[in-house]
Amino acid sequence: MITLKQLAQELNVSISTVSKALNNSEEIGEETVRRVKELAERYNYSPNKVALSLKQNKTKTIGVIIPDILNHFLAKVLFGIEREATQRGYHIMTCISNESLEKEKEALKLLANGSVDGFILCVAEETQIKNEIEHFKKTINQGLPIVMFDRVAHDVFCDKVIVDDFDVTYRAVKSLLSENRKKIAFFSSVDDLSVGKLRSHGYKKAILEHGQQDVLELKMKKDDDYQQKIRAFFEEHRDVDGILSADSSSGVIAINTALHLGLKVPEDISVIGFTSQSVSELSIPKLTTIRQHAKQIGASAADLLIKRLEKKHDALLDFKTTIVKTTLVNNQSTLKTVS
Amino acid sequence: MITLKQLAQELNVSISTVSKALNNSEEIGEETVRRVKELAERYNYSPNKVALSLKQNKTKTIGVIIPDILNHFLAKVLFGIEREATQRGYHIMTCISNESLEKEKEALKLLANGSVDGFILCVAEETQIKNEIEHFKKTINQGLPIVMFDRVAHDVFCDKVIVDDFDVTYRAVKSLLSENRKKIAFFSSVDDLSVGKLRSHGYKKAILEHGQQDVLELKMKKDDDYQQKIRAFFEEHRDVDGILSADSSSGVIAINTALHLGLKVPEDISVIGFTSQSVSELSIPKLTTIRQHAKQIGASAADLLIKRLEKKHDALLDFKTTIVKTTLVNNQSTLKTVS
DNA sequence: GTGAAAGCGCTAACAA
DNA sequence: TTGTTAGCGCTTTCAC
Repeated sequence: MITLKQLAQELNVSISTVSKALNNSEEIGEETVRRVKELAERYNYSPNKVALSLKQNKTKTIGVIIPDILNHFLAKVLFGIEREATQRGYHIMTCISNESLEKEKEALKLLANGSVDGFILCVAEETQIKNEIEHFKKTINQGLPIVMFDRVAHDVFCDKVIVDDFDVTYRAVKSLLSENRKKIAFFSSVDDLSVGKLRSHGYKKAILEHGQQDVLELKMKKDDDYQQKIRAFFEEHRDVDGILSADSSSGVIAINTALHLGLKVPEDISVIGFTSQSVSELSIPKLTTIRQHAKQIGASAADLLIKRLEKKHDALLDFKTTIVKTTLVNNQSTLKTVS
Repeated sequence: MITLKQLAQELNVSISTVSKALNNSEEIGEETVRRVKELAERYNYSPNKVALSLKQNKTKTIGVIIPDILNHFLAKVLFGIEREATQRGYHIMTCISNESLEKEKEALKLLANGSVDGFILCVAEETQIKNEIEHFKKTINQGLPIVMFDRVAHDVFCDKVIVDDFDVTYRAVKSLLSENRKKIAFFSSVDDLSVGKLRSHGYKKAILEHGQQDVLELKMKKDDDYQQKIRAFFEEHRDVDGILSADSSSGVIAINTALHLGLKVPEDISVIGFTSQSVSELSIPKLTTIRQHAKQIGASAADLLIKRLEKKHDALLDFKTTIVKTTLVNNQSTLKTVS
């Protein structure tokens, strides 16, 4: 890497002259500016980012901590964060917590030493189960703002971007009820997460309000064989005619299993799931889905963080919670257009 | 963030004394070391990463440029990179090229200014089509090593990590032939990529060697409606009894479509695909798959890069190409155990 | 219009 | 054993 010093030497001027010339300072003579710029161009000079960071005490880098990058929803959020950040001149440093509290703490500590200006994160499963929040508070106290998305810690004061999980699940189940479904089950492998709980509550509320059936939940663990669990469930509950799947894959598996058992979808049974377009197209009929607009969640989170980072020092912004509205996409695994 | 200077002031010693004490230098008195460490502990001191980077002229950060983070394979490689890097004390800065040459160039330039010590990347689709390599060479000439994985530019001298795409496809098709399949088709939506071409060649070689049928390829574009294309294909070629799917989703869709059309899988038709476990479980029967060990690809790439970054200055390492062996996983969409 | 010098936080060679 | 100093690459204030 070429430095200002080298350019200065070669041009027989001082370092500060070169610096000013490159930064279009008024002070420097036209001719000098021309010479400097020409040489800089030739050597492909670009100011050393690390030196700039040290000098200006900010890195223009955002630390992103996500629990699981193989989760399509989280990957999509990351995509949204990256795009927004890049557009606004920021880089992202990504750490994966693997749903572990320990790794989450470590990532926070490892990056909170000048490497990044702030964090965007989705709380790890273990952290939510143990309800730990000290590490977040400590980081914020160090002067590093945090934006949480999707799974958030309510007792931490920071910006948040969430989805209307409770509400949309409630509406989706209502929609199934209005198809005259009599026995609607709830499938979930995310019951330990804040969002999983919200979805479960939304389901229960709709069912209980309606008052014609009991709640019927199939809860699975990450390592379970979903096909087998779902099949067993269907065999035990032969009269189920509606499914609300709270995770990203059990909806598609539910359709395939139902078909396999000789049911017609959606004539005999309706299925709605939380998933992405690509996965929703892996069954025939395609899964009717609740779209979470993951990219937009990422973009909003990045926007909130960058706004806070670039705020004028006097104006302390209030913490904001942005709710990104979901959309019900009507594919073919339900009878009527949900909305 | 607390600095050495502040600690020094509070302890009434010099900055270098504090520095040395914290770095366990022999020079400093026991008592002083104790006092320094205690205060550092209390203030939660951690050396400023940016200052260290500037001083030591290395950032312990790896730039990762991937074409598409929503591609499950690539996400998994990224996961492998992140894990290996973290374990060895490196951070990763992730940029997404979106399959665009322009964005790839920009990412390279944006990070090659001291932000990272080297790159791990998967060549963008557009770059492969246009066969551009100057930006890679330039980066390497600037002293920043590159490791390429999966899709590589052959004419760039650097470390590479690839999969035996040609070979494994050849063997997979052979395996279908040994099931006595008479008309085996090749489905691909990755035909513009180097890996897609290798897979296609592997298929063709096996078919042509066998000599009993013509090659039969269904090529799709990213934005196509795969279900529709595949269904049309089946309707046109009613006698197809084997499918080799070269991308991550058409295999599952092929199974579902075949079932939908009344075929039995695998009795009437066998299907093998390149995909991940989670996707392979989205059909009944589950898709027989070629596992690419994406995590290991990522780990190998990180290992190669870090080795190069940390090599002693005298020993210039030769460029290595690591081939990560695929595995054929026998699920239920083929008749016999493939191997 | 140009240059010298300080300083961001740190390490390390050298001095005391 | 401890402190002084220089220097990593840059910007910026202040002198000339």
